[in-house]
Amino acid sequence: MERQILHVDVNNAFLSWTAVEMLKKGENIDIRTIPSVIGGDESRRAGIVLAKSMKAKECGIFTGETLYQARQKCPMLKVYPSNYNKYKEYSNSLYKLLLEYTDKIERFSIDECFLDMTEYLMKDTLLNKAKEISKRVKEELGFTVNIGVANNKLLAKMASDFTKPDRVHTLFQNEIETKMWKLPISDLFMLGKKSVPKLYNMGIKTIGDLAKTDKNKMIKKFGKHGSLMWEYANGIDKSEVQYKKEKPKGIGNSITLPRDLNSIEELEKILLAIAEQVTFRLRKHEMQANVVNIQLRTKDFIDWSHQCKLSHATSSTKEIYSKAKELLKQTYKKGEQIRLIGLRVENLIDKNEKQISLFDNFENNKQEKLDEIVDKLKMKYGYNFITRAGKMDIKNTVKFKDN
DNA sequence: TCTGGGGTCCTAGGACCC
DNA sequence: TCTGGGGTCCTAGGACCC
Repeated sequence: MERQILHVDVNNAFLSWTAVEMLKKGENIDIRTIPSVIGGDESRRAGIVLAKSMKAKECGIFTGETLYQARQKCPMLKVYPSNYNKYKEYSNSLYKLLLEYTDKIERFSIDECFLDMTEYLMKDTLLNKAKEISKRVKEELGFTVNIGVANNKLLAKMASDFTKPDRVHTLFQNEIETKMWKLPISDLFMLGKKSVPKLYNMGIKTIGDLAKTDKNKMIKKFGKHGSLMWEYANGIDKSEVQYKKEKPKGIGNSITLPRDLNSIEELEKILLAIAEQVTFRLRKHEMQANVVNIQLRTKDFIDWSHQCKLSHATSSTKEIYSKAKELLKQTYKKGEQIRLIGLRVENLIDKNEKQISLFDNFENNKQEKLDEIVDKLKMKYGYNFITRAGKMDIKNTVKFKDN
């Protein structure tokens, strides 16, 4: 049976949501109508464009570029800070509305959802539902979405990316050639800035060119990714809408430091703060980690990562921090200027899947209890309510958002 | 005051085993 | 000894997404 898939994509999500919030608070100007962006915090060296208005886009501003560059392109540009917790609320309000149509919803990111609408078999019914959703979101929630209508996720996603904003587009099998093949290959999902030049060198410039290339040639040159690219160009995608909540495969936090650090003692303090955050999230998922991974970025933007397997799965702040500290000690070269430091845990298992081992001793149980008490206080009084002594003196350096 | 932060998946190479 | 080769685990790093 043919599947009926919608892809719902919020137009300029962070900027639209900020605009709606500002209007709600009595602001007269709708920042969606002027050259404006949502930007990271420049004082903390995170000054990049996170979202842009249509007017800002017309100036040539793109997501990810520095605010400095953006201002060069448009001197009258307005920059607003982001508020991730607010965005989560707006994302949830959208999700709630979509649930009225189907519970087979995959939240692909904070501002994108796939809906499996196979129960609406008639093409006309499906299209009407998409239009209805679009209208309701606009009227009831105050922001606009693009909706892609197709028979698989890839085509629905490609369709929602056609002309914006506030549009519903279809991309059915018989429309692939006319609507998708003329597009440049850079528009194809999963084709990033490394692959595009390589394809150009092969004389492949449009999605149609790619679709008509010999599949085996693509596999020979790009391996698995080559096969995927070729299938996507031909509109082939068998993946299902993942509406059941999936457990995370890894959990990590990283931070660009307010200034480059070159002392291992200072880095360790930051690492402890991050370890607390990461393990707190890990325990909230009721999971434990088997692998600890640290990331470093030097002032010259050279990235390093080092990981190691633990002797047993754990969610203990103390154990994970201690392993992370070891990794840092092993890999940090004295005097090196560090711009970013991060910690990830991977190879996660459910807490109750854990095998009882020799390491499950008294000391670990004590740590578990301590973590549990700290978590409860954090959940009750806010994440920053309780901190470890070692973190105190960096509290003003590293500020974490509530989690 | 130039370059975020959170993810997933894949690959390549070394170690080790049979 | 004329040093093959498959399988698995582990780590580092890269590509891509939003």
